[in-house]
Amino acid sequence: MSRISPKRALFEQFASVAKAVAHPLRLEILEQLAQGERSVEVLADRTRVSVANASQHLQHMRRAGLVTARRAGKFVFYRMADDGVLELLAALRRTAEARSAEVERVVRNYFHDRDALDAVSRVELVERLRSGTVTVLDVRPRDEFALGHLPGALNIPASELERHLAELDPIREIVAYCRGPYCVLSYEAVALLRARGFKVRRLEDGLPEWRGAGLPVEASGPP
Amino acid sequence: MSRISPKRALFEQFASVAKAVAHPLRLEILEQLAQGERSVEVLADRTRVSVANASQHLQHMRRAGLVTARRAGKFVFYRMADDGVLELLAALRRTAEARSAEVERVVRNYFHDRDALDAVSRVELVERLRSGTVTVLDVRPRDEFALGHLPGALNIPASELERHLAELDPIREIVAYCRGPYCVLSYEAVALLRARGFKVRRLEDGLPEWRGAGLPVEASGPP
DNA sequence: ACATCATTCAATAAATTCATTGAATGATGG
DNA sequence: CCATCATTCAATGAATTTATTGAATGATGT
Repeated sequence: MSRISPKRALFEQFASVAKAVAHPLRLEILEQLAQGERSVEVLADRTRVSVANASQHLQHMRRAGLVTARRAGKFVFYRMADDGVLELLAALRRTAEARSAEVERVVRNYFHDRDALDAVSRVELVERLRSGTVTVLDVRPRDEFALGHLPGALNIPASELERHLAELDPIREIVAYCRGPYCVLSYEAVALLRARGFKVRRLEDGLPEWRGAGLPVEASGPP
Repeated sequence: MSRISPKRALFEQFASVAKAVAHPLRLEILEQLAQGERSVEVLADRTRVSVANASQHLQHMRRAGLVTARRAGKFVFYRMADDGVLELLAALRRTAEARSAEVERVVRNYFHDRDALDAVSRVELVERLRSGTVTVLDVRPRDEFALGHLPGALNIPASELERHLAELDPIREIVAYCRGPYCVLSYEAVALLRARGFKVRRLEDGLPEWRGAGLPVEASGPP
């Protein structure tokens, strides 16, 4: 009898996109995909869930159009559909940040207190890069670095940082970055390096935002 | 034993915000609230659901911090927490629009075909208002108009438009607007008025976006 | 105090989402 | 063609979400 109203049909579509990002694991997977494409196994590994489970979540997001899949031999590589998804995630973060005291509490306890929270903005870093007065330090794992990184960045994964301090010039100021605004790696790196007397600050967000802003990215290509 | 990781805790917060917008009815309620504050009964009425049901959805969104409630006598008025929520909704729309063929189909069938889709942008309308060469027509219900509308706008609800054509100057160009980019009212109004020989176009989106852009809004106050 | 009205709460049943398990598919390399 | 490996599928049960119903709460006006 009564057909569904066009307005309701639209809202249903919008809701299904929202549902696709309404699960903590899917958000974590998306943070990974924001760095570059990834196979199902790698994603399952990084997020510490079973392969079957990761696969299901990935398909959920594929149905919603948030990610796309590409088959290469035995592997299926997923990637973020486009930068619009990054914007949606950023809007989600901002809303959560502004509205939930819980988010602030977590952020304060685990992130900001480790740091003087004087992060470097993208535009400031662009300036400093032009004048060549900073070392840019990428503290993500090597494979993520290989898929794309800030121009001229040095890659020392956070887990190996302590053993590779010799590679850093103790005079030049360092700017560290990682996956995004809520990635712990760069916070940890800053804390460690400051304790060793280095002059170091964090980039306010990570590689995906840098790329999303249309700034240049270097890639080493797959090894 | 193992505490929840801070990263997971954050993603859980983000996901709960996403969940709060992941239901078609809640999105419809939010579209209403974008116009201004509303009592539970009015919202239930507009969205054609039971009062208890509307109340539950409202509380869900209140817990997520998307809306706030204010008691006035017997009534409880809900309102959107702030403009950040509008941004989240806009990002959701854009993502859905870009990624789902279904959205495009619905939009094309029910909206664009009725219209030459040459909508007027906000900046263009600001220009035209300055030079005083257009009549701005608000086709939303009277109560929504009373809560806030574009400066100098004329209010003729879409349902009464046919009976009030005499109030419109047949010479001047008309720009019609309503609740937002997916509100049918202005599409219907444009179709009706064009059929009657008026020169009329739609504003690309509605009052909430106008207000969100920091442009001036007139209010009649409650009657 | 009492009746009324808007809203919320509590309980229930139906529907949906989720993680897990083990089997099926599809490509690769001997 | 067979064995292997990455991924997907299908089936299950547990957990969560949702709409409905009727009762409880809280404010108002008589």
